Amino acid sequence: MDIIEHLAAIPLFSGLSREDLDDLVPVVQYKTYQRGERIFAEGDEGTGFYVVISGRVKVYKLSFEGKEQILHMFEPGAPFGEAPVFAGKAFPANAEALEESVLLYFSRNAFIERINKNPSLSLNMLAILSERLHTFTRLIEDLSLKETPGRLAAYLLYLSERQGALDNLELGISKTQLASILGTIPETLSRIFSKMTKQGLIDSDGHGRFRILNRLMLERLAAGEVRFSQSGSHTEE
Amino acid sequence: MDIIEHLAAIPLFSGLSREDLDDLVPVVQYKTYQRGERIFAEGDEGTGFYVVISGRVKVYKLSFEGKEQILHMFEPGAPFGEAPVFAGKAFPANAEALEESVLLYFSRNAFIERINKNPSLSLNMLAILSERLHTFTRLIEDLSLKETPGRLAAYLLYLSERQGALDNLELGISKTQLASILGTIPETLSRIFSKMTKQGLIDSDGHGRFRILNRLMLERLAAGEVRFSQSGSHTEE
DNA sequence: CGTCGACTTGAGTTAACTCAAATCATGTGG
DNA sequence: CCACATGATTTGAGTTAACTCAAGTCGACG
Repeated sequence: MDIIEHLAAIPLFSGLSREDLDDLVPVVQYKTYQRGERIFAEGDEGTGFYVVISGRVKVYKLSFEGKEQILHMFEPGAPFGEAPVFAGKAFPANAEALEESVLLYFSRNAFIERINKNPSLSLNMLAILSERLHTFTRLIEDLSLKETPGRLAAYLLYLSERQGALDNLELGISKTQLASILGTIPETLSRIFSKMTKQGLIDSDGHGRFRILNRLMLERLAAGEVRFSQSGSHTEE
Repeated sequence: MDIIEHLAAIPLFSGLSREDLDDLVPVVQYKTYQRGERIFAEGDEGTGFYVVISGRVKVYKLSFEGKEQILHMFEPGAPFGEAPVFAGKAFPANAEALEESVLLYFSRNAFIERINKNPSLSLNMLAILSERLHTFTRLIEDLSLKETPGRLAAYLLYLSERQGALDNLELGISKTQLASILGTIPETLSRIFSKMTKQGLIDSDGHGRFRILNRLMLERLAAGEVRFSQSGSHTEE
């Protein structure tokens, strides 16, 4: 696939003319990472940012004891690592390829130069950063104000909406990774999954596929209206 | 104070020429809010954003049961509520004046027009949003990966750094508000304060003034290297 | 002097954690 | 095709940080 086609497919560059895109070509470079390979580490200087062309990338924090909190998962088309470019700081988190991934790298200076010339590009970037702030707001709300079952419920509903169905949904990631997204640990997540199944909220094949059986109750859980221990159809063994 | 002087004092507009500032005058308007008054609510349409001229503003989320998580506290010069302007969404949180506050309001359309004409303005805004993402990253890390004593330690160190001293530091806000910033409740915060005092980490007069006595240990707490129960000089009664 | 809000302290509960072990799925080498 | 190593997931048992609820105490203000 041609580099111009790649650029044209990136939402960040939507609305740019063919010439604008041509203008970007000389400043970008491809980089390939293997599954599990580190892309940047917390504290590294942010001299540029990346866009996912193929594969998948996670951005995450680690605690002193090694617990992981995933901040973002990025799929093709999504830029990441931009914030340090504009704030002039180091990367505040780590990034790692979850599978073999091809990325486009944009160096800071070249990109800022393009922004100076192209208001549409800066508005696109402003929209992306704003969207990301919104995502973070939700994550903070979840971590601070909801219990883990509520977070899982919200996540399952989000998947359901994104995949446009209630049946035959797929997690798309391992449960260990999901635990790290939700700010918990695999054991806790596993217990909640089985409890939700037992109470008839969902039906899971245990291999990343699931169905939503009681959407209303999931929504109530996600909203914090009900708690898990109280909720549900008293299917107690 | 003149409106131009106000505009010139706002970091968001640093680097703008006198003419650029003049150009902004007709599109802004002053708004005054009393202590405790709501500025916007979660879900309101984001038709513009605000800049604090005087006073103080908190942006926060509420749980279903009424627990509050403060996302930001804004002081004079800081813009807030910008994200929905660029993402075209509703406000994801609530904003309230903590004391009588004067704000400048910028309507969305007028501001976007100015951005189109002024790359320096958009770079300033990109820097501010990036900085805010960085703040959120830290908050998420704290909520997910640190215990409450670690968060308090980090906050006290942050205040110490900002005020450039170890002695005669001031909290600047009520402990109830601080609890809401740290993602906990006043009772828990109170217990941690007294434990830190008992262990000789800090010395607090209980009225918003404190001293840091053992900076190293606070730093270790903040980094998650040590836990509270283990740490400290076994001053057990 | 009494009221109100902010803060503290005590007692009990609980959601989520740690640690340990069993199970299962997958892939490798023989 | 089997035996085993590896990693993901589940389940059990026990611990704990932080919560809720309740009862003060304290200080500012009218």
